[in-house]
This record gives sequence, C-alpha cells and structure tokens, in this order.
Amino acid sequence: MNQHNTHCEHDDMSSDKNCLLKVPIFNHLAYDQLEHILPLLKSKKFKKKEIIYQVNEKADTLYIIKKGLVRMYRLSEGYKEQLLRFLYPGDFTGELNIFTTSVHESFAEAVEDTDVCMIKKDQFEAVIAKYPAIAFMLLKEMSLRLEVAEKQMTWISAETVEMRIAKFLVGLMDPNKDSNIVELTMSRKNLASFLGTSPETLSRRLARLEDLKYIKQLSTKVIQLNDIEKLLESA
Amino acid sequence: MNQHNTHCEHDDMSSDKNCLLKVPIFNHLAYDQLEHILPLLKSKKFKKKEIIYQVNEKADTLYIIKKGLVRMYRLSEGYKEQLLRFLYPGDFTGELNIFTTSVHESFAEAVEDTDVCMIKKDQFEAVIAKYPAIAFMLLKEMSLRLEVAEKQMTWISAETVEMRIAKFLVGLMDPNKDSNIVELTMSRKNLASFLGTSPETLSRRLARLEDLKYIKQLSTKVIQLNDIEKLLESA
DNA sequence: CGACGCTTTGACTATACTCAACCCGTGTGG
DNA sequence: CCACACGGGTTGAGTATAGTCAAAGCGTCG
Repeated sequence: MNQHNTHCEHDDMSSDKNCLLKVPIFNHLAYDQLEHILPLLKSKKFKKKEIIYQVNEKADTLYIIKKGLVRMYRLSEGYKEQLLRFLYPGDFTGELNIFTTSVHESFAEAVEDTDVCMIKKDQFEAVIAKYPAIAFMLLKEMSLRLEVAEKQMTWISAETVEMRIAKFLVGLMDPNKDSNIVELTMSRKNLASFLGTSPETLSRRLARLEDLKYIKQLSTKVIQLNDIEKLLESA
Repeated sequence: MNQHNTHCEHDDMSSDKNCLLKVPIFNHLAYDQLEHILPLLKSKKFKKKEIIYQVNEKADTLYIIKKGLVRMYRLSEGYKEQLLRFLYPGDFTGELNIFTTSVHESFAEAVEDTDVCMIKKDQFEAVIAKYPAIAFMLLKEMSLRLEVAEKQMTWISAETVEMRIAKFLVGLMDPNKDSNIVELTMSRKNLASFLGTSPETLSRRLARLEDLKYIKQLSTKVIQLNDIEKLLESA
C-alpha cells in the first residue's frame, strides 16, 4: 500500500471521490457506489509534527491518508519508541481499535503536513455491511500487517542487529529493477527503532558491513549492496 | 508432508454443527445458516506433535480448531523458535495467507491430539460474501492479534527480560478473581520463546524476582504475585 | 528404580546499550 | 559572505544484560 503518488489538493467532494478511488480499500467500488460513502467522510488537515491520535485516546474513527506521511509508533516504559510503520496516501489506520478495544495503544503522528479523511466506526460498519468486498481488502491488509509484525518480532528476538540490517536492506531491493542500490526512506533514529536497536549500534554495524565490503554507503540515505549472499549469511 | 496419520473424520454433521456454534466467528449465525456452511467443511485429526502446516506450504485453507491445542511459531535463521501464539478450540488459523500470500510463513503444530475443521479459501470467501458478519468477527480477531503482536514486539525490543516477565505475569491475573496466584500454561522453553529470551535467563530472572520477594514460585507452573506495584516498576 | 526430559545453576562471553564527545551539512542571522 | 548554531549522524569508552555451553537437580513415567 505504498502509492505515494496519490494526492488530493482540495477538500471538495469530487476531489475526495477521486482520492477514494485511489485508496486500495475502496478502489474496487463503482464510481456511483462511492456516492454513498462520500457524505460520511470528514476531512481534516494536520500540520507537520502534529499528533493525529495517541495512546488512551478513544478510538472510534477510521483514518484514510489523503496526502502526506504518518508515522505510527508505540512507547515502552522508559519512553523508548518502537516504530510500527509509516502510512502513505491511500493507507488507513485506526482500524485495530475500531474493531476491538475502544482506546488507542499507539501513536499516529504527521511527519509532514498531512490530510486525512475520517469516518466513524458505526458508519463504517454500515458501509462494510453494504459492500462486503471492502471487508476483504481490510482483511488482506490486516493479514499483511500481522505477518510483517510477526516477522519483525522474530527478527528482533532471534537475529543479531547485523542480520536484521542485512535482511532489511535486501528486502528494500526492487525485484523488478536489477539495481543493487537501495534508498532508505527514514532517518537513522527511525530505522534503529524499527529494527529494535539504537542509532549508535545501527551506525556501527553499517560501518562494519562496509568494512567487509558487503555494502557501500553512497550517502546516509543511499546504500549499494555489493554482496547479497554474504550479507545474508553474515552472523 | 503431514498427510500421514490424518484422516477425514466421518463423524456426523450435527456434531460439527454444535461445534461451529461455539466458534466465535460463526456463533452469531442462525442455526439454519450453518446448514450452508457445514457441507463445505472437512474434518481432520492430528496426533500430538504432528505438524498441521509449515513454512512454504501452500496456504489455501482456513483451519478451525475443534478440539486440542495448537502451537504456532516462526523459525529464524539458526532455527531459533519464536512462539507466536497458542490456538484453543474455537480459534482459527491459516487466515493470513488465505487473504494475502500463498505460502505459510509460520508453523502450526498440534501440541496434543487435535481435531480441526477445514475450509478452502475460495469457498470461505463465498461464505463471507453471504454472511458479512463473519468478516467482522475475523477483522476483530485479526486486529486483536495485530495489537498483541505489536505490543509483544515493543516489549521485546524495548524492555528488559525482567520487565517482560513481570508484565506477562501481571497480565495473567484474572481481573474477576482477586487472587494473586497465576498459572502458567506453557513450559519454560515456550514461555522463554514467547518473551524473546532463553529458558536459562527466564529461570534466572524468575529466581531474582523471588529473591526480591515480589513473587513466589509455588511450583514451576504456579506463581504467586506478592507485590504487583514493585513488579511493574522493577527495571 | 532408572532413564529421560524439563528446569535450574554455574561460568564465561559477547552483543549491544548508555552517555558523551565529536563531526558534518544546512540554514540563519549578523 | 562568513560565522555559528542546530540536528542528525558517527565514533569512543565502559558497562551490563542476556546468550551459550555445560553440568547438575528434579520429577515423572514406564
């Protein structure tokens, strides 16, 4: 769900409609079916760094990202952040708590100026009941997220930081292009949090991988993978 | 792979129907609605220690546990297990891959002799389309699992083993009963795997918590929590 | 009673965390 | 136009938590 290219500039209905058509959970709907959904949506803008929702806040709204970038994270005791995922235009959130508990357990923060559509739980349930195909899309996405979370958990608890980094880098490669250059989309701090380590350790391990000639850091955000085999078998 | 020892159970439909009624994802259905679903189900028995499905196996079946106990886990490089969850009668699995990829990324193993119902992906999708309420139940459950997985991930990456143990123990307390005695349902090995640590460390930390008088190990499986406050603020 | 499996204890090691200083590129203001 | 401040990133030193391997308890089941 990473179509960073979708954006809606105005808040009028027709723009919302165009926007929704690009949202995976809705894009299978006929154009006129969207008419039923549109009136239920509210738009809201968040400035950079603003919190969209936070822990313990009542969760009765589904958010769909129209424009911008959202960072979702959890906070541990000691206020260490665990990065969960980034949300791009077309992605949704709020879902967990919509279907289960009534308060959020994580934070959603606008990384850039961000526009969202919102729909209340009850109304969204009605929409789903009417268009069950939406439920399929949601299930797909939830399944995917669960799979990613479980994989992540396994990595963090059973692999060394170096291996996590290696796998993460290899996972970034685009299977279509045969370029061995990958681009990091997040800061060291966020990547460290995502991989369950500290920025210092991340930096050190990257340096080591570079010493070993497995990778080359062309810049902080651009990395060349020289030896994928060895990268993946390095402890 | 795991075909041996498993044979279709030709028990009568009515027993299956009674069974389904106890399954959360179906128990809101009217008794006669189940009639439509029953013919699609196949029963299968697995003996203790048998693998129900494993990594890279084609995933096109939803399993519903009728009887027994199932352990789901992932394997890292180096074959370290990460325990994901246990499935009890009424629980389902296979779901992730049903809605997304086509191969399993985890293992499901019968811990005891276990009976399951199975339904193929396509047929199940048809069922959902007919009874959208099932999709709600699934979404609820998936949301819950995602939430648990994300919490788990945050614990493992940001809390000390001791804190993870403490939180886990406190989480076991039954809010209804005011007993401070909790029962562990899994072996040290599995609990260690679940908490992202080793059995040795788990054992040591439990011993330490006992030294501090925060807990008392009445037996390996039964623990008394003496000081919940301190337990949760201990580093 | 003996053997096996699960758990605990022991000794050692290593990975990774913390805190702190330093580096570097960028944007700002004098 | 340069100096400086700031944030993000890296490097360094010391420490600590937790992992590994090995051996010894313990309990249960034949």
